[in-house]
Parts: sequence; structure tokens; C-alpha cells
Amino acid sequence: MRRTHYCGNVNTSNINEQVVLEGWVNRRRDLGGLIFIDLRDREGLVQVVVQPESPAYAQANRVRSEWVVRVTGIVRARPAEQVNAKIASGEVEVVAEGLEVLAEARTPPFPIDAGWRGEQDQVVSEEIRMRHRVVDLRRRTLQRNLRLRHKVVAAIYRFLDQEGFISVETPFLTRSTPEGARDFLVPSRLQPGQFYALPQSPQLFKQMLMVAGFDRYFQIARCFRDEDLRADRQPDFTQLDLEMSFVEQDDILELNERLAAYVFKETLGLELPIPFPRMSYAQAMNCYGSDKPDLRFGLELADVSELFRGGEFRAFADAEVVKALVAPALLSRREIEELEAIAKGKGAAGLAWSRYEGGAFSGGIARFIPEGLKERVRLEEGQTVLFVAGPWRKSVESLGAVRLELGKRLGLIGEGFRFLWVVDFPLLEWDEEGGRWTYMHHPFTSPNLEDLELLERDPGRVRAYAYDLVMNGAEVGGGSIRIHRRELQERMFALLGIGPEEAQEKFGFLLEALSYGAPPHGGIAWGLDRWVANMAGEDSIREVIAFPKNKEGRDPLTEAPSPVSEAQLAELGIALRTPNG
RNA sequence: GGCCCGGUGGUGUAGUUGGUUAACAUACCCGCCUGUCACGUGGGAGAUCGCGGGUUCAAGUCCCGUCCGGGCCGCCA
Repeated sequence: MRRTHYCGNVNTSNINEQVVLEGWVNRRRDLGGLIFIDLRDREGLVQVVVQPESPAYAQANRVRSEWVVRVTGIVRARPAEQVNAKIASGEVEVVAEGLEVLAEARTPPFPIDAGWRGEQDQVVSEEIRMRHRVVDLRRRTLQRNLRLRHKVVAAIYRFLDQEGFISVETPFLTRSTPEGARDFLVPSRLQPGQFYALPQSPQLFKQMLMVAGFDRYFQIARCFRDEDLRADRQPDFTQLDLEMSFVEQDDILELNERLAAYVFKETLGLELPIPFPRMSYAQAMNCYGSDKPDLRFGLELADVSELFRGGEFRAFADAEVVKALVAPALLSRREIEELEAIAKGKGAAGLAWSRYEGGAFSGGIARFIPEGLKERVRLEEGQTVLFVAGPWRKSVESLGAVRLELGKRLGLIGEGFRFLWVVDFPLLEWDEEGGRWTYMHHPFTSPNLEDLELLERDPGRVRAYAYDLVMNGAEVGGGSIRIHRRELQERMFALLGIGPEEAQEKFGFLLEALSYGAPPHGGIAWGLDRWVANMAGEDSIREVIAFPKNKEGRDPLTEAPSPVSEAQLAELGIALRTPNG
């Protein structure tokens, strides 16, 4: 006889019913005569009581944590004073009539029961958790996170289906393209010496689907990038990838706002105010020192270049920019030193400072503070003003990093979810090492048509139809309007130093597609792992991925990557330069 | 590639200025216990302190190297 209910769903409506439950022993309490078993499945716990005279008693006596059992019994209301308010089924219990052990279990390597009764799970090192991921996945937090992820994906499908989007799968085994991140390569057996690459994103395929007339495409797509890992980066990760034809930038932003709001409403029950704020890249960088500003707190940077220009403080007098940030506290020398280390890490020459105390500046560069600075940065009693001077980008980014650190240290970061669009990214940026222009988003991004005349004359000033979606200071999405005319795409390649032959060799299939009549189109990709991690309140995307890799790119569970046999290599025509290493 | 933090019974921690038998909680095993719900209670087992070397009369503790894990920078169209 199979189960009749999920353990966690048994409640007062089942009183006096005979139920069959199957699940894991979350905890067993042996009172010497009576035995209580908290039986668990994915829906939660229910208390099973086994009386000494019950036929279930003998088995209940030997059962241990995490054994898998089947219990037959009658649901009974608990006396009022014995109700357990911490669990959903706490008003009832199941009086066991039979108990069958379906599987015994080794003692788990770390406790997994606490979360299921509404308490905090013990913190266990990630190393141990990953090695025993199956056990870890039994814990309530991961169960909850993965179910949230499922609900997000299901909501995305519902919404986009309603909006006329068509889900299309694109290949995993595809062609290596030279740009972007490092490719994962897959050797071809049938074409020895040649390689597939795993896709860094379905970018070119979705553009070709637009040319093919699908009009609206989406895919929950696995993507692969062979770069170093972080808390928010895995070598294989998931994008919500979508693309639309005959649209302009605002159409895409508007649709994605509604999608985000729908997802939040359907999964967390939260109403997101839309439209989201929009901020130009220039404004984001100037005010927050980041192209993904965290708007959960203020602390905007101020430009004070003019106040210092030509002044007696030589280091600031002829700097390209001088940026200031007011910390709403009197910072100690030690704190300032730590902040300076952060600024220097981002390329600042130093972090100048002065405290405003007792109506006067003191410490740091107090004697160089120019007239009008206090008013300019709205400095108040008991605050510290911090400065970085130098080239624009390094200055704003380093002070932006200081801003983030201050937000954390001073506890300024508020609750909730703050979204914004960052728009008007530059199309190109100067690559110091390569001594050439390179794209900021990708080489298929359309220039802002208003800036088209600047393309060859002053490339650095050309804005792109590119946009990032930022959530609580994390980049959770990015996209663009694409180039849909072959001539412009070729012009773009030329600007990037990709000659006609190279363009033909590497992107010929795209150019050919564009030559057959491409609709204006654009789209976006959401970093789904980051979205869900943020929604779940997790700092690492590993907490929303069932089987993640560690920081070295290894899977501690399967111990991938692993050596392969000589025979496998031979079949692929591959010889290792350093055997086993 | 660089910087930083960590590694002590199964798990999570403590371990002072280098000094006796490495402590605590929990888990585990055995006994007692009929209303517990992190049951209680009595007992027991369990750690070459990541590994290697060095300093020292003496190293979990100090030094060097190394391995493993985590955070960040670089990198991530």
C-alpha cells in the first residue's frame, strides 16, 4: 500500500482517517515505553507516536535518524497543551499501527533535522556540505531554495507563453568564437583535431531565430564560460535568454519589468513597483562609482574637481577629477586606512580625508579643504569626507568601492529589493593593452543611431542601445538592441579591428543571415542563478544550484574533472603534453 | 597569477604568554524512563590538532613550506 499523504500535509482535516506515510526519520524520541518519530518528507514533518502494545513497536525501537520508513496509522488530534506550534502538522499526530523499514541509513555526517522543525540549521563548512551534497540537499534551506527556483522558472514560462514567446533550444555543441570569455572545448571524434565549444550564451542563435521570423524567443539556457569562479559565478550557469523582433529598447525594458513583477508576485507574493528607475551609465558611475549601483542606500559621490582646481593642494590641483564621499560618521584612522586599501585596490593613488568636528575640519587634508566644499557635499557635524583624485574611471570606481564598504560597515543597507536599469552604456571602450577599441557589451550591439556619425570620428563617445538590469547592486541581466543590417555589422567589425576575411571566417554565418532580411531586434539575458539567489537572500549562487562546483571548478561530489583513459584520448586524437598533469 | 581568512573527535566550537591526561556542545553506542517534540537521565567509545620540515628541554600554539576550503582583485564579449 502506497502512501496516502505527504507527511507535512497531514492536518486536522485528516483526524480519524487511516493514513499511510512514507519518509525519513527526522528525529526519534524514545521515552522508554512510548516512542515518538518525527517523520519527514519534502512537505514537512508529522509526529508519529508508537505505543508499546503497537505492532509497530519492535521496528520503531530499532529505527534511527534518516532511515526510510513506511508508517500506517490513525490521525488523532493532540490535546491542546501538546500542540507544537512550530510545525504545520503540530495540531495532530499519527498513532502508528504498522511500521516498515524501507531502508536503513548511515549516521548522517552533519545534522539535517533542525531546519525542518523551524529552527536554524547548524552552519556546516561548505567543503563538508559539498562532499555530502545529497545529505545537504535534504536540509530545508536547499529544498526551499530549489523549489523557489522552480517556481521562478515556471512563472517565467507562464508569463512569456502568454506574451507570445516561443521556447526554442539551441545547441550545446557549437562553434568556438574568438571573443568574450574563454571557451570550454569539446574534442570532435569524427573530425580529429577539431573542437566544438560549449556556448557562452545562445546569442547568435537567437539572433538567427529572429531573422528566421520567430519574432519572440526565449530559453532557460545553460551557458559555459571557462573563467575563475566567485560566489556569484560558476563555469556552467543558467540564463533566461530572450529576444524580440520589431522592437525598440523601451519595449524590451517594459516587458522585462512586467516579467520581473509577475515573477515576484507569483513566487514571493511581493508587488514590485514598475517601471524601474532608469539611470545612464554616466550617472551611475558619477554618482555611485559603479555600473551596478546598490540603491538600497544613499551615499552618493560628489564631483569637487572645480573646487580644488589650481589650488594649493598640488595632488588635486590638476587631477582629471576629484570625487568626494561623505561618510556619516567620524571614522578612525584605522578605518580610513582599511578603506584606503580598498580604494587602492581599485587603482586609486590614495584616499584623502578630513573629519568635520566642532564646526571645523580636522585631520587628513583639513588645511587644504577649499572654500565651499562643506556646502557642496552637504557635510554635517560628526561626519568624515573622503576624496579620490585622478583619472575619471579609476577615481569613481575606487570611491564607489569605498561607498559599498561603508554601506556594509555602517549598516546602511536597507531591506527589500531595489531594481534599476542602467542604460546608455558606451558602445566601445579603449583597450589599453591591445591599443585598440573593444566592445563593452558584445560586437553585435547596435550603436545609438543618434551617435552613428561619431562611429569612426570619436568612437569613445558613441552610446549603445545596451542596458543592464541591476538588483540590489548585482547585475542580474543585460541586453541590447542588435545590429540588424549587414553593412553596419561589417562597419562595427572593422572598428574592432576584425578584417573582412576574419569576419567572414568567424561570423560568416551571422553576416549571411543578416543579408537575408533581418528584422530590427533585441533582447536580454537574465542571470537566473543570481536572480534566485537574491530572491532567496543567499550570498552565493551555490545555494540555489543543486550540484555546484567549488572555487577551483571541481565538483566535490563526483570529483569532476577527472583523468580519462589513454584509449579515450586516442580515439579523439589527443595526446597530453604532460601525462596525468 | 596576486592579496586576505580559515583547517582541533562525525559535526560545530574553545584552547591564555609555548608547559601535566587537548575542553565543551551535539551526534554516535549501551542502560533506565509511557506524552515527548532539540525529551530527560546514567555510562561509554571517539582527535597522531590538514600534511612536511624547523626553532625549543617542551609546539594545537612560534617560523618556513605545502595541500585543502572560502572571500576578494585580475579575468568574466
